[in-house]
Parts: sequence; structure tokens; C-alpha cells
Amino acid sequence: MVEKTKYRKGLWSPEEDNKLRNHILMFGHSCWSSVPIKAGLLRNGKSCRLRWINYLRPGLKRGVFSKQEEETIMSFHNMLGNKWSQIAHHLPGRTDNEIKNFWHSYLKKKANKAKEIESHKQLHYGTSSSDTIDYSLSPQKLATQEAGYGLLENIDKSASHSDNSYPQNHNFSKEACYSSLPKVLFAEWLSLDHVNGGSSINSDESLLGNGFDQNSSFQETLMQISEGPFGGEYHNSIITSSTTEVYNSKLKYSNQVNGSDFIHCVHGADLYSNFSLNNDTMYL
DNA sequence: AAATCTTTCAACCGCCTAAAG
DNA sequence: GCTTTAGGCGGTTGAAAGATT
Repeated sequence: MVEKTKYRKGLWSPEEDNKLRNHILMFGHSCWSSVPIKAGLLRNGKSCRLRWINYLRPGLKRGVFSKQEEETIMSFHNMLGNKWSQIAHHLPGRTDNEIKNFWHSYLKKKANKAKEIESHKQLHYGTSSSDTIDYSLSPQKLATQEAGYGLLENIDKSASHSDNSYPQNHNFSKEACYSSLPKVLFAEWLSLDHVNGGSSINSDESLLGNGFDQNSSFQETLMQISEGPFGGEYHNSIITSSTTEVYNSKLKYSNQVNGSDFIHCVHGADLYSNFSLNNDTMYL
């Protein structure tokens, strides 16, 4: 009789996280089912995949959803329904799971409330409100409408949401705070994982050198990015504005080494406004 | 201060699809 | 064409944290 492997379940320990992170940064994940074996984890491949995608993968934003993100979700949910992964494509750095949770814990109620008010108004006044955002609009039209509301101003204010009903728990998680991983979006991963639905790292050769050092400073980590796993093979990396200066010198180096222009530095605000992975990530 | 209720969110489960054999 | 395997997705659960009584 073949004894079934007993996989560990439940919350991931920091050690497990480290093992998984280090393994993937070093070797990639050509086959998820082999990752736990190679990484020395007592988890199944699916669990490892989920942990990586939802939590460990670099570039995850985490924390409070901005007003604009909120509206994007509303708008796309109106068009697509519960297609969380498709909605996530339009929110760089957000996972389908995170969006799904946010919807169920907050947005759904808000949407229902809005519907109630709207139907109430229609019932009593026979008109629809003109001072509320119409989530049934296409994202393009919504963007135009948003401009009128000055919603972009809210981006930096999102951390201090004034709405009392807003969930208080959308702060940085404890682990995320401890982590010194940069808030950098790796479009290579995002584009493959989110846009095309493919595996994020295609081969073991795609990652060279060491993984991130959890104890490194932000700048040191950037050095690791350009010199380590991503300097050689990775392209289209999106760097937030605060990193640009540090990165520019490395960029030159990277371009020389690679013989082509790979890296597009994006101003931080762009990440939150009209940036689209499909359309706006480009070779310089 | 303790008990109870509510909310959040990480992780699991099961289904579906595609690819490989 | 059938079976197996792996990856991806959406629904659901349950532990933990927070809020309320």
C-alpha cells in the first residue's frame, strides 16, 4: 500500500516563507509540484503556488485600497461579475484573492447600499442621482468621470480613509511590515501571472545569483535586483519614483550589459493612475 | 475585565481546462 | 479517444483580531 504524503496545512511560518522565497528566487518554478520537494517543504505544490502568488511574490502592493482602485473594482465587477482574476489584471500589485476579500468584506455592502439609495430615489423622485459615480460605465468612461471628481487627489490620502465604514484592518500586515522587500512591480511576473495567466518564471536559467536578503535595506535590495536575479534576464521592471534615482545608475549598467534597453522607470503616481501593464510598459 | 458578536483575510476545497502520455 | 496530471479560478471556511455589550 502506498502511503499518501501528509502535507502540512494552515498558516505559513516565516521559515516556510523563507524556504519558498529563496527557492523560487534561485530556481524559479518550472513545475509547482516539484517546488515543495526541492525547497524542503511539507506543503503541496498548489499551496506553494498560492502562497507565492498571494503573498511572497515581489511587487504586491498590500495595504489599503485607494479610492481609485475601489472604483476600478466596482466598474469591472459591474462588467465582468465575479471574475476576480480578470479584475486583478487591471490592478497591478493586487491579487484576485485580495480583491475578492475586499469585495466581500466592504465593496459588496457599499454597492448594495448604493443600489438601495438609487432605487429609493427612483421610486420617490423618478430620477437617478447625478452626483454619484456610475459604476456601470466602461473603465474608459469611468476614468473621464473620475477626472471630474478629482479622484486622483485621493491617491495619497487613501491611507487615511475618512469613511467610518471603511475596514480598519486594511493596514500593512505584520509580516509585510517586517519585510524589507521593495515595493517594486516586476512586470515580467505580473504580465505573465496576471495578464497572460502563464507561469511567471519560465526556466531555471531565468534567475541567476541570490535571492533577496530580508535584512537588506531598500537600496541594497535594489542593487540585488539589478545585479542579481533580475539584472541579467529580467526586463520591463517597473520602479517606483522613490527608487528611480538609485536605480538610474544601475540602469545604465544594466543596459550596457544586456546590450539593449530593458527597463522602464515609472513614476510612482503612474502606478496608481492610468498605468496599464499591457499598454504602458515599454522598451526604452 | 470578560464575554459575545462581527469582521477580516489567509488558506483550503473542488471544479474546470489544457497538456501530456 | 481516454486517462492522468498540473495549473488556474471562484467559492467557502475558520482562526484571529477588533468591536461591542
